[in-house]
Amino acid sequence: MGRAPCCDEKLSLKKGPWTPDEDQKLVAYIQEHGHGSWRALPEKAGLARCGKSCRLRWTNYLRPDIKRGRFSHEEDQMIIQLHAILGNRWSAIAGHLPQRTDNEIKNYWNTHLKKRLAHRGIDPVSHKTSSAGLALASSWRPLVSTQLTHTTQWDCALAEAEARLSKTSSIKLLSKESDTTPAATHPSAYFMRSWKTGVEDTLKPQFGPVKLESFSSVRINCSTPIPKPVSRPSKILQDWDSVLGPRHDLPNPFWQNSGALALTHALKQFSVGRMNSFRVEPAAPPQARSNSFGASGEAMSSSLAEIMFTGIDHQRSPDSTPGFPAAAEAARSDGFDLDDGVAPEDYFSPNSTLHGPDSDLTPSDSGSPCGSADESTSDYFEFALHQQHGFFHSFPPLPGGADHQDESPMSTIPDTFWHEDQHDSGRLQIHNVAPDGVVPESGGLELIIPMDFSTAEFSHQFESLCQEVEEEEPMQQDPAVCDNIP
DNA sequence: AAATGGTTCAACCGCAATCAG
DNA sequence: CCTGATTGCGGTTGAACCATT
Repeated sequence: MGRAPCCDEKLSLKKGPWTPDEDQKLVAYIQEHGHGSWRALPEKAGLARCGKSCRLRWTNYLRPDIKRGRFSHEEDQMIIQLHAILGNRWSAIAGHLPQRTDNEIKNYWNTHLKKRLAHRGIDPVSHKTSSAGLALASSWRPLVSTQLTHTTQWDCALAEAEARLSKTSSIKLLSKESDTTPAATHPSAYFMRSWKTGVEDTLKPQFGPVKLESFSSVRINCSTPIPKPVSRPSKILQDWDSVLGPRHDLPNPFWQNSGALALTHALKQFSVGRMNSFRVEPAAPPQARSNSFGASGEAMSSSLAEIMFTGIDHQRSPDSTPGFPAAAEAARSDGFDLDDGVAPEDYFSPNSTLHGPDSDLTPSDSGSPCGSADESTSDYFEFALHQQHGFFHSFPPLPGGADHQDESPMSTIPDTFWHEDQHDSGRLQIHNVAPDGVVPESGGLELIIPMDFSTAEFSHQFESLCQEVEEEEPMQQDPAVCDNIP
């Protein structure tokens, strides 16, 4: 047995525009009693309206916390950015502009912003930039990024996460069959695509299939032998910087900011070194990191650097780097020397000149796409890696029950290494794998990239999403990406 | 001044998810 | 657990307003 009908259609309820008297009655009633049941409200308030109409009038017009009047420039940009990601999910968009109603935003979009975008040569539906509008858009987009506060960007990232996880739109990423899976729309998928264009396509390592591991990660199985190490990581990184560097030629700002560079380093390590485990985490603010590592805010502690590089430098032969000729040749031509006097930690020092204008550990200018100099932003990345003679290991048990391998020498790292606030952050894991669990001396790499929007880093990808849409079709056709999707 | 066309936006409609009896 | 009310949401409508002819 259900409830009584909401509105008795036999009653002649008024429709159409509300009169000031009706408004006054509604406001007075709600201010005194709250709205309670909308169905019961009209009768109690003396209104010949249906409850639905009352609710709409209140939520869209009479509510006291509604900001009316012209939209600010910041609100304009916010709506445009959110719409690029959320589409016509007006209520979700309105959630990021608390004083605006979804109805108002929807109307504003349809009457103003849509036309403005079209005038700039941007398709208001797909947010693709036409060639005619490219110049206009390029001069406009940076403005968007720099004018949004960091908090806003973070909120945007959350909105994006929400959108990615729920959207079943036409966005097609890594899988022909997974168009509507959350994984296909997860930021890690974007990362992978960026990586493929930023690293893989540039340096031509022979990576194998890419498959979607879960909604929150992407897995790469590298079928080719793991390149043998050629040099100490710091040297290699230095060389590879000159090869890869910040990818200002790529539309995705992800590769142009410090965090991207840090991840690029990660992939360099992954490619060049024969390390078995690798971890990149957006670092906590200096204060927090100081607590967890006992190190200074910007620079990695020497003990951590020791963890990173011990066992690598002294096991490497500079002879072969199949798949990475540029780096190998660079290392050779530079007369690689194990005792070149470059301490590992120096490489990561914000004052180091070893790696050029690398801002890995240095706060960026506020004008950069990666945001402000706020110490809490993602400008800080830290690395930790470990080499164990070419055998498999994964990460030590993480607080909170992440997967682990007891045999991991990483488990010898003090518990304080794993800061409680960090294990939920985006992280990147690389380790050897084998189907039977026995990992060969070479071959079989597994790259798992679980990432979430807890990191401000991904908010910096936000702005690039529109442009990335234009890259989706080529990615979709990439056999290396598509052919091995289950 | 009237007609016409375009714009704005409050309000409505219908659908789907959620909730309550 | 089922049924139907309630709520929330996005799409659409249409009256009011404005600009142009």
